[in-house]
Amino acid sequence: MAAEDFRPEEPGNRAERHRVAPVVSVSLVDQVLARLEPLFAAGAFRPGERLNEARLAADMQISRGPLREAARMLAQRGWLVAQANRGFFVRSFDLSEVREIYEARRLLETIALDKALPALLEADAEGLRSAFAVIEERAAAPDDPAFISAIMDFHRKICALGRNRVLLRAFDEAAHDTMLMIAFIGGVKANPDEFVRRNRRILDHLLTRDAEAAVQEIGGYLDIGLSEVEAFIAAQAETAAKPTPGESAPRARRTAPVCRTR
Amino acid sequence: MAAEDFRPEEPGNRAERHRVAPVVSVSLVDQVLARLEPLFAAGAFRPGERLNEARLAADMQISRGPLREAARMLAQRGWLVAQANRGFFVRSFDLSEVREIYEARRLLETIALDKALPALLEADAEGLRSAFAVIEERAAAPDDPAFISAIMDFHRKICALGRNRVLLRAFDEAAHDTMLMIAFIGGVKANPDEFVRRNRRILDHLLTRDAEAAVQEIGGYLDIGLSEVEAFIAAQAETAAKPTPGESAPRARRTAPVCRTR
DNA sequence: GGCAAGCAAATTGTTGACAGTTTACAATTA
DNA sequence: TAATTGTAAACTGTCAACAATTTGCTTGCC
Repeated sequence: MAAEDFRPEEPGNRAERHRVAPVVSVSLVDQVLARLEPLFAAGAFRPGERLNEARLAADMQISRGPLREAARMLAQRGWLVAQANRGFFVRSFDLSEVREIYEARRLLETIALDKALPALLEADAEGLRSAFAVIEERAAAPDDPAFISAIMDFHRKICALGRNRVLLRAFDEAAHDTMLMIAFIGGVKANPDEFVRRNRRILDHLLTRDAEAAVQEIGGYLDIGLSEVEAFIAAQAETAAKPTPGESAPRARRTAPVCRTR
Repeated sequence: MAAEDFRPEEPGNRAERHRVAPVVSVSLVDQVLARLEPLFAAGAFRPGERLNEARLAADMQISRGPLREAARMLAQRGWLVAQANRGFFVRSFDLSEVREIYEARRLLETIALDKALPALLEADAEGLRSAFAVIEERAAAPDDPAFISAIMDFHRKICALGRNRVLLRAFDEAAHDTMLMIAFIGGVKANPDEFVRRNRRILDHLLTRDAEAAVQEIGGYLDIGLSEVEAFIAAQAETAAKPTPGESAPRARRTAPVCRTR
């Protein structure tokens, strides 16, 4: 091997060809959020439940400071409700809120469609196709929250067509609220294939630039979820008078410790 | 005075006639938020500015814990941006974001109008009238942030007609963003009477249930603000190459201490 | 038995201190 | 002079302890 092979390179060259990925240090707050979100999606928290700072922090093996900061963020996001001197409680939904959430999702997607569909770019169309493909994949395990999550991602892409971050953010909130509601009611009971079929029809209408048909189909898709949640809440309101025995029994839920970065 | 006057009253009676307002203990986090918001509205923070936790906490005479929790909430709200190991920075707006915010405001108000105006209740009409009256009052001091705030409240009432909390929340975010932008550019330069006139026309159209005209007028009103912000950002981008001398000089801003409740 | 007062335990609110990282600047080298 | 390295100050991230409040239970009273 010739000695020249090891001569120093000209400055600035290596940095461009072999750029090293930055070392990231994730704060405990971010780690707590990243752990809490799947817990919410999996239904680990019941609506109205108070979350015990000391116990959660002990389970995650961190102090209460970062946990409280994360809780404040979730409160601002609407998942938790803060009560003075009583801590954070998991939010709950009444019938009117549920309807408003679904109405908002419908309107936000409609706005985005009306604005963007006439001039849909091929890149966007491809994004929609691949997002729908993920739905089809995950339909194999429809009870996994990842299935609902894939559907939400597909509709998020629809809303993102409108290229308006304020409205997309509103959609995100409504979508997260929806996932929380679904977690509360213990998952969607409807036939998963029905969801896949309807969303395929939505995709088809989008690809043929038929905004009106797409909006119609989106409304139909949303009505399935809405009526299911409505039915659950109505049934719950009925049995509210005669509470199920054992309901108040404290569940022994444990949270795995947060993995420290240092 | 007859002795009977001092006989114990039947229970529940006094409570109804002389109900004493509850003693509330406001957490430091809430107090910090209540203090920071007007500071933002008054332009005390510049876009991109880092907020110094230790100094802010010392000024308010509290520890950094509650301050950080409040900062997390403002970050979730979008006013601050958190950077790992570097703290919280005041958000800034680029041209595309400004346009999206104004577009969102227009669309959200339009949606609410289309839904609610055909069956506008008299109570709602009265609320709109009184909200507009506040605008007229505050027009006497158009440089006070309270003037802009009154206009925002009027438009918030319009959006609230839609009776959809998800969309109203999105409006609130957009409105707060707008106030932040206006604070950044140092207040609105346009003729305040123009704002009053245009909003009076909006009110008139609402009261006559003319949704189309109201939407048209709202668009016109928003365009005034938008073009002003656009012009400012464009001008700023031009002078970005030759930064104003003294721009980086640290300003000695002080924050009055938070009033403790105990 | 019902009810209020009074405690003790549990829980949240707040703080000050320390550890780790970033930033600014001086010293050094090519 | 310009780039790089070393170093100290400033600042953020996290923690553990303390203060204040709430909650649950027990006691005593009518």
